[in-house]
Amino acid sequence: MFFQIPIPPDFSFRETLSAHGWRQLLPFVWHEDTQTLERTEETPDGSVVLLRMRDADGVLQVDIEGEADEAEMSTRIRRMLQLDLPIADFHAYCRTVPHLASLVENRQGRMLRSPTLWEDTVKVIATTNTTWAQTIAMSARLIEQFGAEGRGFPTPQRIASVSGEEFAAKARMGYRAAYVYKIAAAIAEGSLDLEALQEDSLMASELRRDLIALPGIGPYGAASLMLYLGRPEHVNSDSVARSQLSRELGKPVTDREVHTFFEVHGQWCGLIYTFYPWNAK
DNA sequence: TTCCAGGGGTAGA
DNA sequence: TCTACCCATGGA
Repeated sequence: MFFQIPIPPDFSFRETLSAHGWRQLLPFVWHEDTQTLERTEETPDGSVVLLRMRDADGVLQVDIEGEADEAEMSTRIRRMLQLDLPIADFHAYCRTVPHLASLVENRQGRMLRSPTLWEDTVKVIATTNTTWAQTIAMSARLIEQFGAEGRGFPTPQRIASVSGEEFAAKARMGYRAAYVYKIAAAIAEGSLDLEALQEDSLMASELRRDLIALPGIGPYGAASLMLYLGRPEHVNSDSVARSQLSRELGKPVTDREVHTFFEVHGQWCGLIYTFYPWNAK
């Protein structure tokens, strides 16, 4: 099946995918040679389809291998690429700051996401206190061991259907396995509606509170997830942020100093950090 | 062996 | 609010 999705003029496919490492995590596969993003998706009936997306002169060309509902897949793709994110205000702000004009020119401000907050949450947990290589490996194992046909990202229900011990042994996520399992079990039993946290009616402070309440999600994780949810008011300060700012200032910096450096950008802190033009001044 | 990586939970001050 | 300590895993 082929179809096209119109893209906003302030959207850049390449910049959205380059914003962070998500495209390197299965079930995403990025093909540099053809500039195509692949993604395996589980359909409501439990089968899997392969999505291929590329920017074809201002429209998103989508190719789906397998039987799928176009409207459903289109909705998932819009979430993945943040096509509905209103970033005009962000760009307007960047225009007022001389060294941030390049963000507007480059059409930066969107970040690749998963189709569900659940998947983004698991992957954020998989980035904490570990190497990026291990994050890649953890994502791959989750899919191989618990995904639909070993190719889709596992549903919380699938993870909750095995024991915590079995999940930990197969996922090999270290102590993070218990966090992921707890979240999966809570969703599966209905005591946690994670996807509901995406609703715009939720105050940012409430969202942050609810995210930090999740096991395995602390200040860094909550800031990261809020960034993906279009609430970029916190810097997802991690070792990468600290080392970059450390180079900038020529001295070691604390978490607090990273926040202080970016807090002048107010509600846009997280995005400014993500796309900060370190080498262009 | 020891250290530690895109932090978080907990206890104690 | 801040610090110290521990945490499974696997590569260096």
